[in-house]
Amino acid sequence: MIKIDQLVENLRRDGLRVTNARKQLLSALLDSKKAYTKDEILNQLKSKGYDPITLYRNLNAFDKSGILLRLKDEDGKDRYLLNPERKHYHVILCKACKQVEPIQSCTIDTLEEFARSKGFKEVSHVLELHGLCEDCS
Amino acid sequence: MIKIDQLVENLRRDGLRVTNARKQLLSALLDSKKAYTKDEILNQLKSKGYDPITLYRNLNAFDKSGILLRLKDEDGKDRYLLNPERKHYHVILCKACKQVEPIQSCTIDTLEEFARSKGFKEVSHVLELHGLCEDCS
DNA sequence: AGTGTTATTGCAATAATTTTGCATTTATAA
DNA sequence: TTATAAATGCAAAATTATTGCAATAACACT
Repeated sequence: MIKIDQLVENLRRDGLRVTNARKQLLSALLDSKKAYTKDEILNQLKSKGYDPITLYRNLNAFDKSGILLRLKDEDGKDRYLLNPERKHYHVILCKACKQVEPIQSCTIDTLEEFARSKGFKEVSHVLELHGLCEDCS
Repeated sequence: MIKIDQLVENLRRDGLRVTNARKQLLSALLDSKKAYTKDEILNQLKSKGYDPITLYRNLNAFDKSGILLRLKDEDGKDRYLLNPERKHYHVILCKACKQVEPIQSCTIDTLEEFARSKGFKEVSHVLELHGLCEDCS
């Protein structure tokens, strides 16, 4: 169980200030197994008068520092997910409910099989390596 | 070596009409090892009076049909790449020159190693599985 | 605790991008 | 060759991302 205090500690470690807006954002994402879009998060927070631009900036800041993951949903929308352990970026995303399941390391050939063993259907995947090629480095 | 005729054949197979605009787009992407953004493609084509909206719609149509791949660059921009073989989606993208290197199947643990063996530095990766979870299917 | 420094917020305004509507043109099948 | 349905190209609308800046709040240092 991840506690808000841990996350706040992560902020500090990254030189980010612990503000109300940020604690609210972290709380909104806490304990959820789903990956939310910016709008979904805003809906959850706007009753408290949360400013959309602040959300936009904090999502970017958190993504940059690695506090959260930015998943690319198939519809092109970004979905955000807390990443308290700063683990590698291996997840299964449900196309419908946007629930997320973490993946431990295993072979690519068995990855989709693993997803199916978790009860997932219509499984597909995206793998991208990013780096600097020989000429550019 | 991929020929334009092959690609045109792919269009037909997907029930897409073979128009001038589409042949020009395919030619622009042909024989390139790089993944281009929409704007880069447009720059290449606009001397011929290519319409940006047509480009937008054809990139979407081609992506949907699987004729090309849409890579998510780290800066958030989409980059497009011909995918004539309709292979699975395993590539290495150079952060600087946007050159793309295809990957054959191998274990995840050795993927980054593979990229390095190709001369890539500062290698990172993104792996996402998409599917329908048990509750949703 | 009080204070100076600097990041962050919240508002408005701007910029960039994506998406739609529609008349015209073009590809394709009969 | 003609009917039809899809695609184009233009403009316009809708959405989304980004910036500027004054006010505020967090934090390091007395």
